[in-house]
Amino acid sequence: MFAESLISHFETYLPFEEREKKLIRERISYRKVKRREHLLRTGEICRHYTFVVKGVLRMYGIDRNGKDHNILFASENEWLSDISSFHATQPGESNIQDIEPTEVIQIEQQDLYHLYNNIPKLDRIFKVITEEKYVELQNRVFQSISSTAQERYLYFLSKYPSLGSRLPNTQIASYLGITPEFLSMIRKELASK
Amino acid sequence: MFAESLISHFETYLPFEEREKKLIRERISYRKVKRREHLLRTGEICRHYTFVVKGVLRMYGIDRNGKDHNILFASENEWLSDISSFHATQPGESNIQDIEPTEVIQIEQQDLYHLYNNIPKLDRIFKVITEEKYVELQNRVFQSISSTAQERYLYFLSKYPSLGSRLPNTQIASYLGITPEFLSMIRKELASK
DNA sequence: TTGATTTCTTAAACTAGTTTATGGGTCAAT
DNA sequence: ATTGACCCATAAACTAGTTTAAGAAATCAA
Repeated sequence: MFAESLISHFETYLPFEEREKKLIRERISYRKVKRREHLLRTGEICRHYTFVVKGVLRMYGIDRNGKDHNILFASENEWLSDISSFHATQPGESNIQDIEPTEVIQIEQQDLYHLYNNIPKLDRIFKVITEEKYVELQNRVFQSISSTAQERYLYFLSKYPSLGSRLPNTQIASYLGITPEFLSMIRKELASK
Repeated sequence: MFAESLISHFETYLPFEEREKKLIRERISYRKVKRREHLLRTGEICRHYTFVVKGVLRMYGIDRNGKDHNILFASENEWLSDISSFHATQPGESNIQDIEPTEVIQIEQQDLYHLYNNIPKLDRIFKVITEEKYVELQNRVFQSISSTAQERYLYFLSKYPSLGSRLPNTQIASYLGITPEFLSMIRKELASK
């Protein structure tokens, strides 16, 4: 059953009792997402915490010129949400879009809060998950202020080797904060070595 | 007593009982930090979660050319730690240095874990704090891939108005990922408007 | 399996940001 | 008062990354 991939994800952090697993199964939903389908758009309230069972999603923002910029990718066993919109129940700026055909598990706000209140260890697990994600982002910020585009690209490849081949280069360029043309130059230069 | 600034910080999230406050007071320590003093250097294990009572600290990384780059500033009522080094009890890359004369409260790893186990709501509070910090960082990542240096500077000023005047421009330039010279040009251009 | 759309590449002209160097101002410590 | 360390500004030469445009290659829908 689909819920098991989520539960085994949780159990990489702490063991769960059957009673707790049952509570979780009651509060989550499963969804298939088509290529290029949006789960969230600018101005909408983010109603879910989304867990990727299979596939890849991207979260992106849109600048004042209408261009979009990839903030992050989420693939297998990763969580994704516009956290501030989700908790505030207020419209947010973020967009979430499918890249490959994807399967996700979603939890709505009230259900997640219910789970937090009935399974205290979930507070700890999400604390740890968020800390892990925070560290990743902090490394990325450090890179963005200290490294060239080529170094950022190599770091991306080393950190997410599978994404390097799964994603179109335009998506990677957007994530790195450079143009697809410049990424093309970088790749050419790296290939010639 | 110094502990009260920390406890009232926690109570902006959830109320605490006297028993819990007592547990907290027993597990924290107070420290005055001199201007330019280091709390952490590259290669050391980060032994504390640090809470700023008064003053400003910076966390920075050092690139392969030996230049340092400010990852973040922490001022009054903010937490600061090399999270991955702290939890793994392993040497990390980060440096933490004082900018102004500063007063901090610190918690060691074993004490923090003891508090987490005896005051479950602390798991929730640190989950929320980390989510808030995560959102801030995510906004900064979006800015770094979508905005010019001038826009990033204006955003920094709007977000941290007091830091704009408290910090030397060299520190701000390092945070923005530009040279002090270029920041100087930006400021000149903004002043002429 | 063909036409249509998306993706990737190349190259030239351009712009944002860096580097290096030089000089002036401020502040704390003699 | 004077030194030295630090901070800020200016300017010229330079480098990293963008823009525009055009064509080739890959992928997708019908």
